[in-house]
Amino acid sequence: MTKPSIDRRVARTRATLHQTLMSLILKQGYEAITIRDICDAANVGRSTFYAHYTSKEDLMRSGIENLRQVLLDRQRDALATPGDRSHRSLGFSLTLFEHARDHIDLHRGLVGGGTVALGIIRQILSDVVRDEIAATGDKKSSDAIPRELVVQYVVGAYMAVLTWWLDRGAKPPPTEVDRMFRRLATDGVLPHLAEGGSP
Amino acid sequence: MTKPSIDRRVARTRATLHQTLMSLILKQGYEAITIRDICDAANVGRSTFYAHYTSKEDLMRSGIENLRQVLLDRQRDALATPGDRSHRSLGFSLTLFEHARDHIDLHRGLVGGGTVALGIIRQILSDVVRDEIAATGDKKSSDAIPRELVVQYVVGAYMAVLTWWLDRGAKPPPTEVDRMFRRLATDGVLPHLAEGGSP
Amino acid sequence: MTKPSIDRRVARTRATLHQTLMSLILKQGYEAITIRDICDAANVGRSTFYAHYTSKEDLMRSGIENLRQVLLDRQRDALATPGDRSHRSLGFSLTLFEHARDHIDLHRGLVGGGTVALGIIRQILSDVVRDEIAATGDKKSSDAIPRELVVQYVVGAYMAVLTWWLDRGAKPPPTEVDRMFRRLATDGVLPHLAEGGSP
Amino acid sequence: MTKPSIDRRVARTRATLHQTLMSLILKQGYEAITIRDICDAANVGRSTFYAHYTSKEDLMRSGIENLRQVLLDRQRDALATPGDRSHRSLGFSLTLFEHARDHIDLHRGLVGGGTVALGIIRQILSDVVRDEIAATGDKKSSDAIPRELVVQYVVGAYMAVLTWWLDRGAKPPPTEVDRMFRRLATDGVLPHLAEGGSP
DNA sequence: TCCTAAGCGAGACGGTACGTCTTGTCTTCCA
DNA sequence: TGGAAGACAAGACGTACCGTCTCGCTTAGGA
Repeated sequence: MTKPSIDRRVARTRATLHQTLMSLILKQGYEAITIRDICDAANVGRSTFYAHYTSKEDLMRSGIENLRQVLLDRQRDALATPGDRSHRSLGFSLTLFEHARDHIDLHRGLVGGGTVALGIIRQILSDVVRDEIAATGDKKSSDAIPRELVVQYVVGAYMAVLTWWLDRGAKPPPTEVDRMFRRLATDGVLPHLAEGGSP
Repeated sequence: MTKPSIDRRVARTRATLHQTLMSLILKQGYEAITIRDICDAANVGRSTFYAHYTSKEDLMRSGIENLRQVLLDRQRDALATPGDRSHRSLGFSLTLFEHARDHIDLHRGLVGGGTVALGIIRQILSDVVRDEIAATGDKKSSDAIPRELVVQYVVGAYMAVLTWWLDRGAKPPPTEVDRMFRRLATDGVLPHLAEGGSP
Repeated sequence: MTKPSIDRRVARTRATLHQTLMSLILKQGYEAITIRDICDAANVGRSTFYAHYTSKEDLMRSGIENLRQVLLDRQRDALATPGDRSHRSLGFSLTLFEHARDHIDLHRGLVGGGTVALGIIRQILSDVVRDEIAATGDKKSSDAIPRELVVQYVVGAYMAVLTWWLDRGAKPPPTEVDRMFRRLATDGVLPHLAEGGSP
Repeated sequence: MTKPSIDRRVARTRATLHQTLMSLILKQGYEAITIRDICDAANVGRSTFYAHYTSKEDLMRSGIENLRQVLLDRQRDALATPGDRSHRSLGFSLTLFEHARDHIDLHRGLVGGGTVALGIIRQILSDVVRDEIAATGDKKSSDAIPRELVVQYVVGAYMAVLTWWLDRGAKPPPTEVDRMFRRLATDGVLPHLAEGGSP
């Protein structure tokens, strides 16, 4: 068989494309990148690109899968650890805030102006949250709120906060913004809408 | 003065373009629409389009401003009516759910695949929520959660729920999905994440 | 009746357009001028332009008719003056060279890059030369060379020399270049092609 | 090397474009042709056109270069052949008249209405004549008539005669009109202006 | 060691949207 | 009522990017 070394070649090409995409995101932001840009920067023929991926989004998606792994790992750890459930909930929040701070330029390239890239992250996050609910809540979500609605609610709120935080320069530290997000998610937003919240 | 009748001509052209855009959204979805499509369908020269708008988004934005008016009116009414504050909160929710149901095809054309159109609605909604907070909360958002973060949280969550609801065919009636959204927003999501919620 | 004053208005508009055209030729050259340019510079509506002329060329042509008059006058004078015929021949040559030098910027604007404007002058010149031949030659051009061919030959040669002269900055004085042109026309070009001319 | 086959593809595309241009000239005349027309007729993408040529004129110019070769070849032959110099002069004349008659539709498409195409031929012809003068005349053009002026004179006269001849249907045979042109060029026009030619 | 199939670069190609430009017509107002 | 203003349809322009394709070169396994 001719596979092994060919696979190695293929893997190398793909890795190059991923790295190039990331570095271009830092420079121009995701939306502004052209497939030609990627190929030129990676010293790769255009036909080669299309031999591996069908589009820029395809490349992006496959490159960002490791983020999903980071989140799932963290979640598994949390579930395996005994302790208060409410402390374990929404576990992805701090993890992702910290990941974003650690790769701040990358994340800002993703949220800047664009929306396609956000969609990819959003989808990963949805999977994670869906898993969490499935793992913790064994009833059919109390009071007949469909589980998926809850998932969308949480992810939508989180993505919005994350985007806002990055756009503002990620000024409050991850732990701080994580605390705020969790507060809103657990206590509800009412106390923050009207000053005279419930006692 | 030469204005009035010219204004009338101009107004007619613009109205035609808006209507054409809307009908095309129903057919193809916002993202798939080309400026050429609009001009052809509206029997308008391409140069005429650019004489009035700088882009498809520009046309969209100017056409959707009346949605802002609907929301602001409803909000003003609510504030002027005496009653329990918590019932007045998040007043846009039901209004927009109903608007979406009434113009279901239009809204589905907007959320389908696309993100630009959503951005426009999101921005309008942000303004509305920001106003609501400014009107009701006179303290600097309790516990130092920046107001803008709350705005983004609420709007992000709402947009996600709205999108999900439309994608699913707007099955539960507006009042129902509105109730669910408000429940999550006011009570927090915790009870719906873990089964062991409040008694 | 309101005619006279209207006529005066019309004449004024036409004069304005002519002057504007000429001044634009100086600035940009004939070819580069747009009908919009003319209207803007003349403070005239586009529809007004089309009410008077059908095209830029139409305006040009009607404005340049006075050049024809200059040439015809000079020719009439020459024919009325007794003297050697060969001195009278090609009488337009010096006249036009001098006219070109006197309105050097205008003429350069006409020949620069373009060909349409040249066509107009060429046609006027053809008429003049045709008249000259008709006046002097009463036989059917000796040896059966069609008169019109001679006309085209002379005008073609002259226009080429004129253009070249203007492109080179009209350096030799009109009398000098006139002398050269007449020499070539009367003696033939052979002595200037091969050094060993006929004995 | 990867060149040969690519060159072959490129050459084929360019040849197609040239042929298409020529056939369109027959149908519509040069000026009326649009780049879109060419691409449509040639089954070629507009971008492909621009990958090879910058404009219609560019395509024309490169396609007409072979005409230059025809003329230069003929000239070289003439210079290499011993014989009377005056018979060799203006050698391009008959060659081009015959070429025009052989490709009558093409040439009429070129001179009809247009001027840009004529400019291209004019330039080629100028080069040829300039070469001829440089080859035969080794003195600084007798009597200080600048060589370039002679070139312009001859080419201008010739182009005018050629255009007139084609517009009239190329009725006299090439040899005949060639004879007339040479007569005017060598003997001068005077005998044909005044009826009583020199005794 | 050579052979053969693949991965690969290079880039030509058809297609299509873009935003700009100019033209000539048509409608409306004003003096 | 005729001239001025300018909105409009039409469509060419040159640019950009896309996704497909056809080439040969390179290269590394199996014969």
